[in-house]
Amino acid sequence: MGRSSRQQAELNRTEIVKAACALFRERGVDNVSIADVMAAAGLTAGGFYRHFASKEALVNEVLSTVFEQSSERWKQTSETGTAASEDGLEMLISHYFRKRLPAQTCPILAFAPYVSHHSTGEETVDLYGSHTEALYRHFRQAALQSAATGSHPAMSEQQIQVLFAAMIGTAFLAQSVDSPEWIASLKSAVLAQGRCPADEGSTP
Amino acid sequence: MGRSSRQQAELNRTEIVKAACALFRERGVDNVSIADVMAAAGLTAGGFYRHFASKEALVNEVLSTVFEQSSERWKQTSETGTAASEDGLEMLISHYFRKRLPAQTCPILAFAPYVSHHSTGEETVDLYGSHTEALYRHFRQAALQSAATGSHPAMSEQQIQVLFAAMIGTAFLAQSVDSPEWIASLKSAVLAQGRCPADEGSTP
DNA sequence: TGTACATCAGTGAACGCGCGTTCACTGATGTAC
DNA sequence: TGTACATCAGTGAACGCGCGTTCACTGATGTAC
Repeated sequence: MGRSSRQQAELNRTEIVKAACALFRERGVDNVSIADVMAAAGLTAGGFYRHFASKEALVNEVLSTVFEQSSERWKQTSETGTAASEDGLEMLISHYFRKRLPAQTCPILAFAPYVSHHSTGEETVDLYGSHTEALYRHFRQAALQSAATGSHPAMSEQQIQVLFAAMIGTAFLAQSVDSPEWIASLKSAVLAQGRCPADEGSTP
Repeated sequence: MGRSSRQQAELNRTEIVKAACALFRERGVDNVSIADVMAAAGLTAGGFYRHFASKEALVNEVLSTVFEQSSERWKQTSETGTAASEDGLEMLISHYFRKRLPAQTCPILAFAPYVSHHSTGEETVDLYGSHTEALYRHFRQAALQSAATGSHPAMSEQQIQVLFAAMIGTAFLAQSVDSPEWIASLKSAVLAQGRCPADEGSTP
């Protein structure tokens, strides 16, 4: 096989990013090799460096891509809910807790192990942090919108922050703890708290 | 250097576990080699297998050790608080959020990346899960005790679960997101919610 | 207690493996005339 | 439009490295008499 056309090369590059998005979310950056990514894109390892300077460069591009996708998804989920006079925040949370394919793991969770032992100031760390905060702002926006349209009781900034941290924390535990009952119970607690923040809830 | 005495060998074994506890918490299991652990214990790599069958065997022993330590710590922190007519739950949370040496990273966070891509049923996964649930039960116990002694407003099971998930989620984000203001704000929200669950909080 | 021998904790080099990256090469694509 | 040449996307083997693990070896320790 000889040289591909520029058009084909660009398609291939897109395929590489797409494959990497899925694989990185599924297995984590450190458990996916360049050869894995290239094979998933239908190519061989050596050609990788015609498209990216290093694995880290790919990671950075993938980070932006998947966080952008999640951001869009969060926004649409909550806005769709609000538009239909339903609770946008509740929809966001229950959508976040839905059963996902491994390739759809939340990027906040999927990329944390890769990011967390890098030193401050690296581009990857900055990207991860700013995109994670952006997701929080969408969450907050959903909470405020839902309250403003009356489909949801008002929540304080504090309650919004706690609920966001609880949602992430629950999903984090769901990834590592193999106790379906406990996880289900945590999820439903977070959902219920999201539905009715001041409620004392039931004591089963 | 020839053979060590059995007594010395046992001391060495203890040193290996101790070194591994610190290093695994600090850098994560996958970023620490057997040679790293042995060097930190003042030994060389080859001798490792006189003490452990594999790296995984060491991980399992370390898991039990550090979770046992954390468990004890959680219990004491909340019980000490309760005994002094203070809010044991609040003390537990603020102790959890304290500045820590890297070698004291919460095991729930430190071992998650190692555990999360292993298949169900492996001993390591079971250990991690059961110990994590055990820590939750201590948290819950602290909440109930504090309420019973009147130093804390009553909390529903749901609120306890959400607060626990929020505490873990916040610590998780603190590890990866380099935004001190946001993290501090999340921590204080969780702490405030722990102090006074039904409070609407301030909107800064 | 003293001696001869077996044991085995610890050493450090080596093995096999997978990884990120490099490189000489191929041949279709792009370009210049 | 056709031809000659340069370019460069993709290949697949190789490199260097670090890892978990193995192994022949050393010599102090433990044991048997």
